[in-house]
Amino acid sequence: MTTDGLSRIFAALADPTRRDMVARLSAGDATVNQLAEPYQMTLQAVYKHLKVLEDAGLVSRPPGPQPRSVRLEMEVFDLMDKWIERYRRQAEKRYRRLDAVLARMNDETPNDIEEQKGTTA
Amino acid sequence: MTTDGLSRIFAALADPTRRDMVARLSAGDATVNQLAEPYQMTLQAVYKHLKVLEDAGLVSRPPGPQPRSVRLEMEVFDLMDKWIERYRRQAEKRYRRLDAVLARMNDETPNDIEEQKGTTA
DNA sequence: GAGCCTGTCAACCAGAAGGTTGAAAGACTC
DNA sequence: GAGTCTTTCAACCTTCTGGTTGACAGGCTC
Repeated sequence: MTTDGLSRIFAALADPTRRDMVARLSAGDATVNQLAEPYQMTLQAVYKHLKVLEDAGLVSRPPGPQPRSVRLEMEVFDLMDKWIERYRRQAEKRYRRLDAVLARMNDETPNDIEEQKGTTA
Repeated sequence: MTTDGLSRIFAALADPTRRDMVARLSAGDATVNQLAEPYQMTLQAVYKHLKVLEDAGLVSRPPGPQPRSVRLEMEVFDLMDKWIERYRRQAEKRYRRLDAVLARMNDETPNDIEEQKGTTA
């Protein structure tokens, strides 16, 4: 089950059509018909994609007159960013530490290998 | 078809198990058995997940002695980051422009509204 | 109110995804 | 070289997904 937020977000963006919708919505709100226009698929299919994006929080549909608009929501990008940055930073830190260890190993005699104990999980 | 890179990446990260693997690998390389240990699933299933991550470029399996290690690859994070930032920035720019228009429209209000741009987290 | 466009819902279908079991090939240890 | 551990392949099952068609409700305009 893709019940948690990030799963829904990543799953929503895994589809090229939906990524394209996001890309186009970043340039401005659009009606469903405008959104659907470039794609070779039924309007119902577009609605389904829209629902996926909406459930993921990537898009909202503010109430209004009949040709309702679709709007990109940006908070979700922050969520993704936080997730990515967290692990990227952690991995980078780890690599820097490893580099330091390797540099020290090169400098000194090769039998200081026990220093690895801190870097290998 | 999830043939392009970003689709594969997002699809790979849409699964909580795989995100958890990425999270744990960011702390250090691991063998498949170590990776599999916390999960209630067969080793074959873990290999399948690993293959998805590998095909997405999120993970590599450098050659070596038999309990081969799994390593997190970070270039992919840059790709995602670029995608996210691109549309986020575009949408932000658009909102700022919209704010400016709105501010001009009700010209009664002074342009204190511009201060809002610093408060958007 | 009739008609038309917009927006939804439900049923269905084909294919992909996540998981299982079973078998088998490689690599390491003794 | 026998035995064990690691890795992979193939078949199968079930659920999810992306798409279709068809029907139908909500609003707008005449």
